Formats: sequence, C-alpha cells, structure tokens
Amino acid sequence: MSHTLGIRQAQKQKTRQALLDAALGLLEEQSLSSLGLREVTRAVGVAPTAFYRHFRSTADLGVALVEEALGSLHPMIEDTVSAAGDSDERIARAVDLIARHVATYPAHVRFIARERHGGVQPVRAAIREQLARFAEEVKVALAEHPESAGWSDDDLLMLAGLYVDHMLMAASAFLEALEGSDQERERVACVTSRQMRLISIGRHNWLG
Amino acid sequence: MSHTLGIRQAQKQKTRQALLDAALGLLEEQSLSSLGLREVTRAVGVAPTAFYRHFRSTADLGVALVEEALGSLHPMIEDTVSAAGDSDERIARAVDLIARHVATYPAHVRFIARERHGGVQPVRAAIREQLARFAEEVKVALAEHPESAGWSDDDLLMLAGLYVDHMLMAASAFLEALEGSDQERERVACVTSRQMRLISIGRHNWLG
DNA sequence: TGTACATCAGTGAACGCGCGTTCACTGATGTAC
DNA sequence: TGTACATCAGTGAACGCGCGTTCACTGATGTAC
Repeated sequence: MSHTLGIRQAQKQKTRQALLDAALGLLEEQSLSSLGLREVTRAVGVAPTAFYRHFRSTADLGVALVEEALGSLHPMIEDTVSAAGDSDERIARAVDLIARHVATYPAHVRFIARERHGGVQPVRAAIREQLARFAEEVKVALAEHPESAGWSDDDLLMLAGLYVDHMLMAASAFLEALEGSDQERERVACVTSRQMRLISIGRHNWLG
Repeated sequence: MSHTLGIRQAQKQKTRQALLDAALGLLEEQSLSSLGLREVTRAVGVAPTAFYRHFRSTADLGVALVEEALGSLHPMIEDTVSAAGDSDERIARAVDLIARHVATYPAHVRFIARERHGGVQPVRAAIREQLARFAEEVKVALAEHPESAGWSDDDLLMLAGLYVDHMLMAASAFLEALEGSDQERERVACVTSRQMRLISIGRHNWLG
C-alpha cells in the first residue's frame, strides 16, 4: 500500500496550493514585485499570518510558481521536438501544441513571460535556470534528428536556444490574442508557422 | 532666431526630466507596477504633490518612458538594417550596434524588456505599438534589399517581426551579461551572430 | 521702463488606509505507552 | 482501546510605517498697459 499523507499534511498542502492558485490569479493584472502577502491570504480566506507557514515572502512563492508553471511545459516540449513527420508536419504540430497550452494554462504562460525579465531577482534566476534546462533537453532531442549530422554541440545548443526563445515569443503572442477573435488567433498561428519554417530552412542549409 | 522657452517652462521640463531619470533608475530593481510616486519625488528632492504637475500617475510616467526608451532605438535600427556589405558584415555590424546600445542605455533596455509583458496595461500597449512601428520600418528597409525580390508584403512583415523580436532577445541577453566577464559578453555576441546567420540563411533559401 | 495683475510649478500639512511583521494563543492531529 | 502529552497549521490583536491624494498656500515668472 502507498504512503498516505496524514490529515495535517494533506490540509497544509491544500492551503499551500490555494495560496499558489490565488497568487497566480492576482498576477494576471500585476507583477510579482507589487503582489502583497495580504492580498493573497485575503483571496484564499486565511489570516495573513498563515502565509508564513508556507512561504518566507512573495518572492519565495514566486519561485514555487516557476516550478509549477514550467513543470507543465516539460512534456509538451518533449512532444514537440521529438515528434515524427517531415518539417512542415512537425511545425504544424508544434504550433498547435503551443496554442493549446496557452489556452489551457494562460495564467502560467503570462506569469513566465512577465517575470522572466521582472523585478524579482530570485524568480528571474529560477526561470533562467529552467529555460536553460529546456534548451539542453531540446538540444539532446535535436541531436537525434538525421538533419543534425555534422552539427557541433555548440551549434545545436545555439539552435535549441533559438527554438526555446521563439516558442516563448509565440506563446506570448497567442496569449495576447486569447481574448481576441478567432481570426486574430489564426493570424498568430500563421505568422508563427512561417517564422518556424524560416528557421527550419536556415537549419537545413546551415554549413551547406 | 529660434524660439526660446521661458524660464518657467524650462524649469518645468527640467523637473519632469529629473522625475523620468529618477524613475528609470528605481526601475532597475523593481517593476513599474510597484513603483511609488513618493519614491520618485523623494529621489528627485521635490514634494510628492509636485509629481501631479507632470504626470497623472506612475503608469502615465511609464508611457512617457516608453517614448524615451524606444525613441533612442529608431536611428540604430535604421543603421542596422539598411547598412551596406554582405550578410556576415551586416550581422557583425548589427551585433556590435546592439551591444553598444545596451552598454550605453542599459536602463532603457531593461525597462522595455521588463515592461513589454509587465503588469501595467497602458505601458504594454505603448510598447506593442512602438514595436509594431519598428517592424513596419524594418519591413520597408528589407524590401529595398535585392534578396527580397519575389517576397510578398506579408512575408516581409513576418521576417521583420522575427528580426525585431530577436533583436530584443539579444539586447536582453547582453544586458544580463553586462555585469559579467568580457568572456561572457563575447559568448553572447557569438551565439547571437550565429542565430542571426541561421535566420539569414533561412531568408536566402525561402521559397527557393 | 515701471506698475498692477494673472498664472502656475512647487509646497507642506493633513487624511484615511492597507501594508509586513511580531507575538502569544488555540485546538485538531499525531505519537508513545 | 484509552490516556496523556507533543506538535504545529492557522488565529487575531497590535505595532509602526509609508502610501496616494486633497487642499489652500506661496512666490517667482509672465503679461498687459
């Protein structure tokens, strides 16, 4: 039988998650450096002092949110880059996955886009570290492709970095279009596809 | 003879600029949505109420900062994209210009990177608008190149958008490396150059 | 040039308010026997 | 199973503080004659 959390631990985790969720909601309309501890506890319905049982500060909560937000991206990235099919099929699949992810976790995407260059140093550092790990993973996946024959490790990492950055740009563009019309979203998808194709063409003709 | 500002107007402009400069300094370590009006006036040495003679709110000041920060970019972009020489020379020149710009106006670059996706809607809108204007300018400049023969207007705009976004990514990478070693900055320059070359290769083989 | 009045950038006191943090506490849950 | 004690997530009062905004003001600058 599996280890069951005690009632106390389970309740604590539940409150912690409620704080994270409430913070993520509040962060749709402000940035972390202006998020107040009391705002968060008020939204959850606990006393301000309860906050300290879970986080040292809002910056600390922010770092936890980074793990949560970027954790959900890992499987998607794997899917995107290691999918079968020719370039155009892979691009179409990647754009679709990004669009779906943004529609499913808009607050997570907004949080990462906002705080990547935001005013809270530990959060910036956590995001940078996770994105570097992503780039490393993408690099490993790219190395598997037959098109990568003759590519140096350094060049693969350069390309992986370009992919990761561009994926984030695309996600943020989809986010802006989320409350817009279908047509607007279609335009973002179209432009993103063509930009990815251009990068892909650059890749196939690199050193060639 | 040119029109001379009255003493009153001149003094007012001086105070206004001092408020902008002080805000820009304070924004190196926080984001606009947490910047207080009193912080700014304290840094300048005027009464808090003086703020209202120049701006309705810190968001309003932020919009003014967007004009200032992105205004200084205009000539640089013109230079970069319409320069003579072959692709590699143009790329080397562009990377050098970006690195110099970041070293000269680090606070401006940080402000734009931070507030592009920041928590203050009017500021985000102002940045988006200015970047769209940049992309339009870049598109026009690109259309002049002989390599652009046969390109549709839409594809040129797609490419221009990719350039603008990537330029911002590069600027932000240089910014992170600003307080680092020469070696670190050299690495950023090297990776950026190769990414630009890959995009350039994609461009030359587009539809071909 | 001099005078009388208008303008308006910057002042300083006052306000009500929400903030982060401290502290001793409560009472449900966990543990040892 | 029952009892006695330990743990600790969440409470609620209290604190000092800085915030944004209001208001009537001052005095240098500008303007009309």
